[in-house]
Amino acid sequence: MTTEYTGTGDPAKSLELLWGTKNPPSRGPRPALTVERIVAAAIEVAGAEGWQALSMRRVADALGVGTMTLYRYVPGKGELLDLMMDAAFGELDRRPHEGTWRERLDRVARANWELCHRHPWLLNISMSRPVLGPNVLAKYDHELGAVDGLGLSEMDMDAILTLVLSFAAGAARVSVEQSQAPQRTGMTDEQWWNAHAPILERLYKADEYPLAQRVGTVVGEAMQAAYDAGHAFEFGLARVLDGIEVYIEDAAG
Amino acid sequence: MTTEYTGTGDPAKSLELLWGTKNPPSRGPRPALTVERIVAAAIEVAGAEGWQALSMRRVADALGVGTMTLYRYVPGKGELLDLMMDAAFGELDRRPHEGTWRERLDRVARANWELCHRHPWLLNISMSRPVLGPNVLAKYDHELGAVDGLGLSEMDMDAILTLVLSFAAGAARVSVEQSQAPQRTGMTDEQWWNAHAPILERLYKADEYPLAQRVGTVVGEAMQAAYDAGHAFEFGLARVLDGIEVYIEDAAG
DNA sequence: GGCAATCGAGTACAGCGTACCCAGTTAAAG
DNA sequence: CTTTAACTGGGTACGCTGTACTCGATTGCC
Repeated sequence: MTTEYTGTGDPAKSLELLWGTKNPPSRGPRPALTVERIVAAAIEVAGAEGWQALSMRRVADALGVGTMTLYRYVPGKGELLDLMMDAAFGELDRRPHEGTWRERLDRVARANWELCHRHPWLLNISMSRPVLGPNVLAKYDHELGAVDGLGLSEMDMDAILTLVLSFAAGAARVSVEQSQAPQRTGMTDEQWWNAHAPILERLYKADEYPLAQRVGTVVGEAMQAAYDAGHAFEFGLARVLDGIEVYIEDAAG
Repeated sequence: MTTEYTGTGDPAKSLELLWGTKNPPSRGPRPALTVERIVAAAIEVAGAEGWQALSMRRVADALGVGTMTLYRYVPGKGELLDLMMDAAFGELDRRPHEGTWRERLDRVARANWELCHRHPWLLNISMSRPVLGPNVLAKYDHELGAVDGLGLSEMDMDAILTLVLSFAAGAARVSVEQSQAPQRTGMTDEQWWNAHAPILERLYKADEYPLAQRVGTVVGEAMQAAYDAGHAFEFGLARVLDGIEVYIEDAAG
């Protein structure tokens, strides 16, 4: 269950904040806060208490200031989320690429997968169009380097990168939700299966969903063995890279 | 920007609702509503007025009943969302598969892509573990049929299907967000580019992000030509299926 | 010293999901 | 037929959200 953006914020203001295009005030009192501190506090709250606890009041409390004080620095919550995303992207390794394109893309995928696990709230944000902050741009630039020099068109480079990133995010989403499910629903995996057992049994006896039964049983057991999400990522990544390989070799040949 | 679910609902109750395991009351007045009508109204509201307008009060208004009346039929909003998802999945074509596995998976991907466009709110829901409703189960069963009979293990079948579905959802997410961006941000594409132009120009002159500039320019122009999202889906789907093909042929050979 | 700008923050409002309560309705039990 | 238990409809209220508005306090420039 999700809500959308307020949309109140002027993108020009977000950009000003992201790029620090704002000369310090000459008159009034010295600002006691900085945008950076607010963003850091917000990330802290989101990490420690979860996405649903991330409210303007909670961030203000964490900083020991009044709620409305935040609005002196940030136009609104939507913009704060944009800034958080840009800050998180700054954590990514941006050293020059090494190895083959496949090794590069593999590392890009794993880096994003890992980042989504470190900051699960990213998965709730990046659904919106990213505001072009410095780290967003640098990330894009760096990751494009993984598929540069292969003779691909710009469109192809972007499409391939988009595919890999979208896959990594999708797989991470599944993984994160799965690991959060127990505390979100307040029931363990076992309780969950017990809750579903009576109905599943009835249906399986009726043999209405034979394939789902066969596969679901095996997968269900594997899920309980904590096998699942990482496996899905590894498997999918290999397939995606294979598919890209076919394309690149065809284009070269 | 998103919020999470309340988690108040007992999954056992959701299942009762989904499978109609509830004998009609013997005493009291006849219920004026049905769960189906509530779900239909909720889908209607979500489709007509958007995800952010989907509130319990709004759904109740649409049905001409008091807000709290809904809670006689549905434990909470989270469960209502589960029911909506199951209902939407019921719209999918479930006729027997035809053609090669590749044609089948292609159709599965397109069907999901299309469904996500018809009911964009699905992308905001399915993040949570799906409650196993009849249509959820039937969808799983049917889609597994696309990769049945190829000698794949159950784990592989599930992994391949998961990959295709996760890709389709990811691509649809991008596409939907892009088409919704103008009304969400209240600015046209042109306004958006104009807002970003000064900063982008400054950065590009500094040549700090050479690749991003080169690729971004081309992609940006293509985006304005409304080329983009559908293209990314077609491109990615072909690559994903190619990758799966490599795997299937290796497994067979 | 006066003015203009800026900061911090309390108050208030509209909206949300929903717990709680009570009046009205119906069928079963006596 | 009366009583009773079960059930429905829904109003009120609580705690939460983001944030518009407004105020006094503070600071630097003229």
